[in-house]
Amino acid sequence: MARPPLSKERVLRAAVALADDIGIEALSMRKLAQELGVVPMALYKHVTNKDELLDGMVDVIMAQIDPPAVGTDWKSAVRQRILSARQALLRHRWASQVIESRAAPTPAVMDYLDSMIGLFRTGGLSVDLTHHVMHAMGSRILGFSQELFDDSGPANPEEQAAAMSAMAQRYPYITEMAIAASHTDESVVGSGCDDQFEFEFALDILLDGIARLHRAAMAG
Amino acid sequence: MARPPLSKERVLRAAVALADDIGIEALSMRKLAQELGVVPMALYKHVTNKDELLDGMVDVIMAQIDPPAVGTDWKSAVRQRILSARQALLRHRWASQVIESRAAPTPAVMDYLDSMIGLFRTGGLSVDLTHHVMHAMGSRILGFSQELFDDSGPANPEEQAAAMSAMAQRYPYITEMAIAASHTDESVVGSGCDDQFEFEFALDILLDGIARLHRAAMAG
DNA sequence: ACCTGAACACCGTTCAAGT
DNA sequence: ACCTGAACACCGTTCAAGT
Repeated sequence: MARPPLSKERVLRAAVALADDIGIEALSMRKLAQELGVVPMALYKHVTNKDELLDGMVDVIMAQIDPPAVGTDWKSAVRQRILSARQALLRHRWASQVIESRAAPTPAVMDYLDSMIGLFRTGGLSVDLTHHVMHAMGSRILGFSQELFDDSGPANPEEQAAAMSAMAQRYPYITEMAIAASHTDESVVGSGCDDQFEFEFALDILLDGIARLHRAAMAG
Repeated sequence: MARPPLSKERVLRAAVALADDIGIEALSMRKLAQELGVVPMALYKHVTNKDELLDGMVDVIMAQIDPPAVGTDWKSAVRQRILSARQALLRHRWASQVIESRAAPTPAVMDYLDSMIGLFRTGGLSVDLTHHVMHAMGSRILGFSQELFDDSGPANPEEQAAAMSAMAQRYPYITEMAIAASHTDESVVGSGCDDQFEFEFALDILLDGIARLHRAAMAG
């Protein structure tokens, strides 16, 4: 019966499996501990609290998404990657909900968004168009809503500058887009994007596409 | 200090206000009771449990959506209605999450979907195209995911027939679409729609729209 | 130093005792 | 018949007592 020693990885894998089994709303620290044959407090050696557990579970799921294809046009690369993400999220139906419920996006989610933006940018799309497109993707296409950024924290300027350059290192495309958006926008405060505009942009792509298909159906 | 007597409506309005204030995850029956100056068990006279409270809160929000415009083309009518729904959901940021978390869509949500489908159908779009379009709307555009139907319950045939005709009375457009989808589909079981197809349909409208805008930007 | 049982401050909801 | 306090079966997490 001697179980392998507890590790963060084993805790996270068990949590993912348990959430698949009993649903995310029924997942509790106590039940997870029981599943691992361990006293509840033992979990706190590997995750500082339940929020960190949920973050870790998200990262397990994100790791299942295939890396972007190389040597294809942007459209197929984006298409493949999104369909791969979809498979990962379908395997764990609670995943989208948990991703959206996190206070801040996890690094793995940031990586996914950054590399997705990178596919459009290296494909030649402008920063602005890419920005709109990322919004337009919406939660159904991207697998989760991209309204993940808090942009509320008014930390001191030094901290902010340090955070920004760390950010630029790690997530170059997200940073590029954030800078472009904040320059474009009149208001200096806030996330620097006009969400109403973004919403209507997505809506109109869809409505125009639908109208086009409708006309084609009438003509055919 | 004499508060007006408790009623379902007053309970629901207080719950909506409290959720706006403290967030949906912090909303509890006990806190809601305290807010209303009432013992926790008093709430159970007006809602049978917390799930029914959440359903009721959803209906309060749905009631804030403007009815469809009359005498305009389908495209503007759809556009206006969606933007109105967006305003209602933005006023209560927890609303989308709660709508998606419900086991079954509430009648008010069904009404919204049915009248949205009605706008496309009376605008002349085919049942099939309308079906794809509703899927394509995605949660960002529609305000919440439309994957709301359980389609698991294999009730007895009589019950099912009775449920179907009640459904057709109340939600004519939803019913029409459901019937068309189940005829089109090879597999008789299940919801009768190929979700992978629907996902790719939405994805391709978006990608084609993006490619078109990109070409226009290059040419201009 | 590490581990863990008991305890604390919460939940939603049942149930029996009070009016 | 109605109302409600206490109780039950849960939570996540703190903390002090045990090794």
